[in-house]
Amino acid sequence: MPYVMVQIPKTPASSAPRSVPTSADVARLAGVSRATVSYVLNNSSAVRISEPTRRRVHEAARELGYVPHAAARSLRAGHSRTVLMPAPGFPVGPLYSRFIGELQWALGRLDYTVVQYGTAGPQGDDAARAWAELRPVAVLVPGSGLGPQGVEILKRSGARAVVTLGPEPVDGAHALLMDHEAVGHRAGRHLYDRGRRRIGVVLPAEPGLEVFSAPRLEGVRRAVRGTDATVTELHLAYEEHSAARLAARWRSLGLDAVFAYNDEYAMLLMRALQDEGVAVPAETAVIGADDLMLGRLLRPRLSTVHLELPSGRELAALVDRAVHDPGARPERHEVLGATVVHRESS
Amino acid sequence: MPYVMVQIPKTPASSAPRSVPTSADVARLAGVSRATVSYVLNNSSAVRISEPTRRRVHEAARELGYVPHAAARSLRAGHSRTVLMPAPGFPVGPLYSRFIGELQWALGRLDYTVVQYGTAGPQGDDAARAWAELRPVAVLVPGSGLGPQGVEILKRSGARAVVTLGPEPVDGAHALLMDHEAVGHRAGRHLYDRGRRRIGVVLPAEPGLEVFSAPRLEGVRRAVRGTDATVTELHLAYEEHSAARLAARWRSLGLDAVFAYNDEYAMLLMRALQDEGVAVPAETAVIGADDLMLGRLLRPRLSTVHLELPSGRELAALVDRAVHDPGARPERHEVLGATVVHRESS
DNA sequence: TTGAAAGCGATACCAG
DNA sequence: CTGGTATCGCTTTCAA
Repeated sequence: MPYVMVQIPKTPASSAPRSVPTSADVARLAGVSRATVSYVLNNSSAVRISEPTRRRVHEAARELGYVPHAAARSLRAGHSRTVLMPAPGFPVGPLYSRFIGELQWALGRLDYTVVQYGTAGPQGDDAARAWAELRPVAVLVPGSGLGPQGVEILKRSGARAVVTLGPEPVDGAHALLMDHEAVGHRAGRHLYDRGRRRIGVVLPAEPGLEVFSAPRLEGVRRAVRGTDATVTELHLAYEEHSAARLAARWRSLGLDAVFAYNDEYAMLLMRALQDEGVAVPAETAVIGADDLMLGRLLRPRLSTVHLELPSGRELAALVDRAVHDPGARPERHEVLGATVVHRESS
Repeated sequence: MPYVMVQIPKTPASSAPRSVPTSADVARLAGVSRATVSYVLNNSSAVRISEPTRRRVHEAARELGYVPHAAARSLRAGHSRTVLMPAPGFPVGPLYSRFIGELQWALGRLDYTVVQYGTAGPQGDDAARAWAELRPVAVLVPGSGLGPQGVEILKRSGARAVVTLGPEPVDGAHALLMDHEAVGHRAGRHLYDRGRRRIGVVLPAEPGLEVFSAPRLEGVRRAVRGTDATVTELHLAYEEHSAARLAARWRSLGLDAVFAYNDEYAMLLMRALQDEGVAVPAETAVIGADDLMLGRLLRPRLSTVHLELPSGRELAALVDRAVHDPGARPERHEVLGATVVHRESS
């Protein structure tokens, strides 16, 4: 005896938070199959659908507020076009901000979706595993938080390109080398050339900045190696108190120059020195880095090391190339142009 | 005649990118079923697995470098713990940077994954649709790019909480109201109270900042409405040239005070005025906003409007509450504390 | 031109 | 305690 199967809806058809519409719902409403819905909504060129059908499908999709499910899509497709980068864990300057923005835009043009993954708990390889769960097609890692292990994890999880953006290359990954050591070297050299011999180097007390400050210090050291000049580490927190304390013992340090990590710390320190009656540059030369606007506005105008970051377009192109040819040898690019801008403070 | 089917690997088994290991691979290697793998790796308490089996599974997972596939997982589960926020499209200041960082950390503590979605192409409702594809459990939207339509799209796609962070509430979404109008009002009021009557208001020429600058201007207007004071719009790009040009015609403007949008524009303008010989505050009072460090370092010290952003923890708690009770009435919170810090420039 | 059906990878029932 | 198996939403052959 034949039974009539009656479809019992799982959720009350009335109102309330109805469940999320799927392509099956669209198909039902349009009176076509799910396949057809897919063809229509993806503008599939492999198959031709009649105009009336197309309209009915679009209509139905709009009516239901249908939005495709990215997870299902990429699960089926076997890949996504997501480029993942960890979100920076500390306040970043305008330089880096602009760089990220450009990059997102450029990758967007190439039809990638950029996602910054919130850096909360995991560190090192655990972080890499967390990123790998999203199966990004490419991963872009600033700083030096990723080791060869992490790269391996990402690649085994299907990442076709891993690009690091930091002081030194990581095995297996493309590297955009930002040679902060060179920044220090330029600054140190500049001060030495201007006749300074007792050089202080500011190291921010704030955590997370060692990645940059340590190589910058080392660069200054190298610049004066084998000369009679000395290098003194100065720890400075980004607060007026800290700067005032440092300035108070300035004369006892006997320094005639200081590389202040960046323009912001330079501004802080310079102000404290001036308040203490230390003449800049006569008594102590000051140089910063990053070439921020504020350096030009200070009096005396702040000498600085101008940094040239890679353009977003270039990086996007590198990523795209790497994605297309995952087997290629890792590229290695020196991307941090560092040049001294000599103004009045040194 | 019987044929022997030979499994031909799609990729050379030698080295090179072998395909991504799945839980089935782990199961095979450990000699158990996929179900068991799932139980073990998720520490499922609903079922007890023998210790030797657990070890074999873990061992196999480690050996293969297995990383679960987030898309498959959330597809099956029917939900994710992703909190999505659009990445800011323009360089953001340290205030906002720190806020984002805190928020990520706080949401991480609550076991959410925060993802900043790269703002490239789509605008308005299209952007909302793009976000909805990821089926985030919550969406956090700064600025005013989201309308009621967008909120509806997100909710229909399963977002249990939509929170806007901007000047005014949006129907259907929780709102963290940042009343930039009040910032302008405080500044305007302060200048008026100090006896100033011809007040200039700087509007950044840079695009994307109107969201903040327009209400700030309006706030100044309201502060002096019904008095004899006047308000003059001043357009200023963040470059020395632009500031110099403005300063050159300063005296012809006949202003005795200026609210400079924020501390950075204030610094730029103040320097230009001083170079032009305009005495601050005697001839023209200057006030900024954001209470950045640099204001304290300028001479005269810069008066400013101190902004108090919501703490990351509070916002995270709001999100969590909203996720647990999606039906609740949208909350509305005033979160931008604005107080004048009077220093020397006004 | 359209539809039926096979999976993508992981999970959670229900049997054994 | 462990193993089949149906299922999530979508794409894509293959047949009709």
